[in-house]
Amino acid sequence: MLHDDNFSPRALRLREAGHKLTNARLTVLNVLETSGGHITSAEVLERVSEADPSIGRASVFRTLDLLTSMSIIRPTYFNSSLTPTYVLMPDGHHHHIVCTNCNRVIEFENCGLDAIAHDLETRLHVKLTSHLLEFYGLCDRCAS
Amino acid sequence: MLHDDNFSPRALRLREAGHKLTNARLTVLNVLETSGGHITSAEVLERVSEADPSIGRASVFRTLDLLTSMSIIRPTYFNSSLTPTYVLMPDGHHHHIVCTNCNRVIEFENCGLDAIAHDLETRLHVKLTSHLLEFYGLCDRCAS
DNA sequence: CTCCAATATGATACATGGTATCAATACGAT
DNA sequence: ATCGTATTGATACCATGTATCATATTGGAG
Repeated sequence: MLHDDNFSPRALRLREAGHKLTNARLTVLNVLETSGGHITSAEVLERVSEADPSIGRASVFRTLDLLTSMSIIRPTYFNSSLTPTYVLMPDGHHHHIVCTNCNRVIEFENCGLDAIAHDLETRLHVKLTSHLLEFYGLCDRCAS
Repeated sequence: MLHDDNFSPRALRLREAGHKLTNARLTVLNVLETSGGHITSAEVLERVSEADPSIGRASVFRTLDLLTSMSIIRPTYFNSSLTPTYVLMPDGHHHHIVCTNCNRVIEFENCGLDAIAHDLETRLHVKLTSHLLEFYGLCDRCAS
């Protein structure tokens, strides 16, 4: 079934970690990678189903869990506490500001956390691979 | 019913924002404040029910939503993506390391993000009130 | 202090999200 | 090409969170 060896770097990370590159996993990963960064599980389900209706609900959730455990994505809450929004961590990190008034999400780069991460690693003897930084407050429009 | 005017600072924040200080809200807040930082909705429900069985499910969830919208707490995912864990943001921020192997959570202070927050405020014209910083990786035990 | 309007509540029934189970299938190492 | 093992998809299930609405509580005005 899978004759295409042009796997994305993230797919290869899965294989390196000993996981099989199945159709379900590659499809979910592709949906996430083409989604633009923020996507709910309901949207993932829908888009996976469009791409390949034979893929089951369970596999989608299983893949989301797997990707989360590998820090490739990260579930986060925006409005409701009912459904998480999954955030891609392209280079092992993600940062955004959530407006507590209009719920707009503003992404930004350049978090400057490398120094902090390094300090924690030496101080606490941990090995950090990724991070998520969320600020909450008012966006430029709502701050006026 | 509420003859005790010794409200916690967070309760007063609710009143200042125009919300009524009801028994349900004060009970939920008290459970959170005495929980030690990380608590799931199921645990909140249970402990609220112990404290006052007359308080209904719905009010507990409504209060959790309200507190979240005010950045007094913040829902976060640890193991499962089924139930969030609520994290208190005592001084408007919270930081921890989640071990991706054993799921242990290590909290730390001194995030050094004030400078970054200030920079973002001037650069993006936003008004930030709080933040959550999560690192993922291996804890000291699992890193060996 | 009393009264009142507006806000919040609790009960119930409901919707939705996520999961356990398990026989059938596909991956990928050899 | 073969085979063991990881993974799948279907289903039925459970838990979490929510809409609804009649009732009750809050807190401020008078």
